[in-house]
Amino acid sequence: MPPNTLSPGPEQQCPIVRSVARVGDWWSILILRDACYGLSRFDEFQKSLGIAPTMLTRRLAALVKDGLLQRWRYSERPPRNEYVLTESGRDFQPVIWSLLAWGNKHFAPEGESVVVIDAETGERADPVLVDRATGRPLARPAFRTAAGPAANPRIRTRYAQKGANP
Amino acid sequence: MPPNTLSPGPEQQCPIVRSVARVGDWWSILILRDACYGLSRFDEFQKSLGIAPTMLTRRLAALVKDGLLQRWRYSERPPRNEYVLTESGRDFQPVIWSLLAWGNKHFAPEGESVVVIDAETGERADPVLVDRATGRPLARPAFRTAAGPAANPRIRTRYAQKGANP
DNA sequence: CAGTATCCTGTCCGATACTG
DNA sequence: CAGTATCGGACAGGATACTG
Repeated sequence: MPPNTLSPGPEQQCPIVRSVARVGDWWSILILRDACYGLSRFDEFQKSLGIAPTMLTRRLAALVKDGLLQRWRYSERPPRNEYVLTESGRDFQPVIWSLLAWGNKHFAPEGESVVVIDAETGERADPVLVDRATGRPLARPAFRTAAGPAANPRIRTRYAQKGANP
Repeated sequence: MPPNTLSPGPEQQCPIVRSVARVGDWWSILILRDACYGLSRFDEFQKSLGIAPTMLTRRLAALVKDGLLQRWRYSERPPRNEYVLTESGRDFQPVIWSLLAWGNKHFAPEGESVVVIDAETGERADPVLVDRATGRPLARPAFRTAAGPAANPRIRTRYAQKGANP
């Protein structure tokens, strides 16, 4: 992570930067992937990821600190914790599935090894990002990114030049 | 990036791992964000990101090598390149917007500074991931991740234990 | 302007060893 | 089993200087 990208203060930042600041590394995304799947115990993550225990401790602590996972002590003696998704952690699932769809489309020449299915029927789902109100697929050039109501001058300038709207 | 996670060979991997292998770092995601917005020249990226030129060279080269950006020489003397999105690069836009929506929802207490809008009307869009065929929002527990047709034994085992479907 | 070359520092990350 | 402590190497990433 570039050290000075977040300074001076997160309130000046683009929401993508804020997101990436929390999950902008390999391990965090993969841990969240596994947590979304249902893993919660230290050794489950370790086995699934092949991660060094020391690194797993660090990344879990970071995810807990950022509020994506919650540490839950389910046994006092011996001390046992599990790491469960918070609301913001669960809301990361669409990002995971977007990454999944993107990987399946472009980096899986031999076919799809992991898919999203309807949990009832088992039928394949095809993830697509749409506008909630109209159901129209979000894609350029019909849609674009723009400064929002809470944009600071820096953000406003960044998104001002190209085809600004009233 | 964990060095041994990709070995031995990408054909054994989960599609999320393949995706993250290409964009699993800060700078790549931010460069793609800017490229999706329309930036294409070296100094545009540099100014926008505040990235060191040497690092920008490295990341651009990696993105070109992975086929997300294409280097396009638009002037011979002086030599000038621009970096434009390939099809797979353009298809990364939904991931960006998913990250945007997630950041706006959870890490923007003061309001949304960047939003997706209809390029024609300027109206705000609310990104949500749905199933293309039915339009149903993709969320657990109605939907879940499962092994796909091209799954190898390792993947199949991983997704076998919890509530497998026929 | 659009980069490349070189150097240096921080830290990511794994290996190993240890504890309740 | 569920971690913590410590060490060391590799590399991410910034600073500076240089080139066409």
